[in-house]
Amino acid sequence: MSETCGHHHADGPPGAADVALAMQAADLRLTAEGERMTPARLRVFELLLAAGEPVKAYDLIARFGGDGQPAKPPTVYRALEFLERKGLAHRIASISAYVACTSGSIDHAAAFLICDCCGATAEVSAPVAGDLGRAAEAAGYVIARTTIEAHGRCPACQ
Amino acid sequence: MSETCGHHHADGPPGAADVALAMQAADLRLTAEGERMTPARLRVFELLLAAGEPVKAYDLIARFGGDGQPAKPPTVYRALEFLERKGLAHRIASISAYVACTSGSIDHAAAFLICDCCGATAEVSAPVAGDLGRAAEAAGYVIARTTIEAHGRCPACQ
DNA sequence: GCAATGGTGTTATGAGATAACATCACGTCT
DNA sequence: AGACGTGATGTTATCTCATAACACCATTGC
Ligand SMILES: [Zn+2]
Ligand SMILES: [Zn+2]
Ligand SMILES: [Zn+2]
Ligand SMILES: [Zn+2]
Repeated sequence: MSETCGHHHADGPPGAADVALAMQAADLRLTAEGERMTPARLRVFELLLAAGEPVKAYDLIARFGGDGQPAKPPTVYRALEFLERKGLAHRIASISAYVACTSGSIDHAAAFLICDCCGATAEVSAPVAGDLGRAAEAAGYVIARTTIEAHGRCPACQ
Repeated sequence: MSETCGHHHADGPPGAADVALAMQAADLRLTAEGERMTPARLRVFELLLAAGEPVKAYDLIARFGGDGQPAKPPTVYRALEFLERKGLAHRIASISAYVACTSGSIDHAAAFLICDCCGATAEVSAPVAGDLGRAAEAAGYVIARTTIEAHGRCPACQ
């Protein structure tokens, strides 16, 4: 953990060691699956991990080159698409932002609690078979993916 | 109802009579509340009702002037904001589109079932106190509004 | 080698949304 | 009526978000 003081920071940005560890783990896993964890993809994943909260695509574009050189939009959007496809990141549609996945399980449906005050988010496991699933079944829909995002105030901002 | 043939059309576009009725009802209700249901707002609401499915903002802009004269973007976006604030329409974030509310109750949280094949949507009442509510409570979040959108195939497209 | 596949670099453009400011319509107070 | 405050509109310009299209490069399998 990267705590440097006593009180609790909910989902604050992880330290460099945590980021490196997560990057390495993702690299190993995807390589084992025959996927190519290229520098651009790894870099975007690193930026998402380091942020520890949702990041706008154009912020990633701006930060991509550490020395201030921005990336071209397709570079980052392609990496984001890959990361999302592989379950390493999620797009949060209601704020048009992207966040690194904090769930251990791969290939999962995610739901988010988003603080409108400070921007903190918490990823929770999506209730695939919950109320929404029952409503879908009743309407005859077959669900492939869900976008579940709850906005409000985090514990620290109430 | 506006059925003209025997078999079922799920949530198809309503007839002119239905649209006029919904417009009048909304006008009466909002006027009684002291709100101003202006021509621009009524026109955007009419377009949403007539479509019977999610519509992109720029499609509304294009259709706004019946004779082919488009509206200026702020005209439509302002109307959409008003309609959403008053519970007459919803934004569907995952597809950046807007849809007329089909729920009778005002001031409600909505969830949507969206067919990725034909674009049909079904509005269902959002399970505010369901799994998501429990997850939020456990994480200490206080929820103000939710974005719940399930994508898949409607009964007709399976 | 050579083709097939998938990733990258680059340019340009499309699609979605809002800022800013002037003007107008309406209710209210005097 | 006249003055004022408030909220809605018109208009211009701009900003943010995302992708199309095409050339080039790397890796793999034949
Ligand atoms: Zn996740
Ligand atoms: Zn907060
Ligand atoms: Zn509704
Ligand atoms: Zn369908």
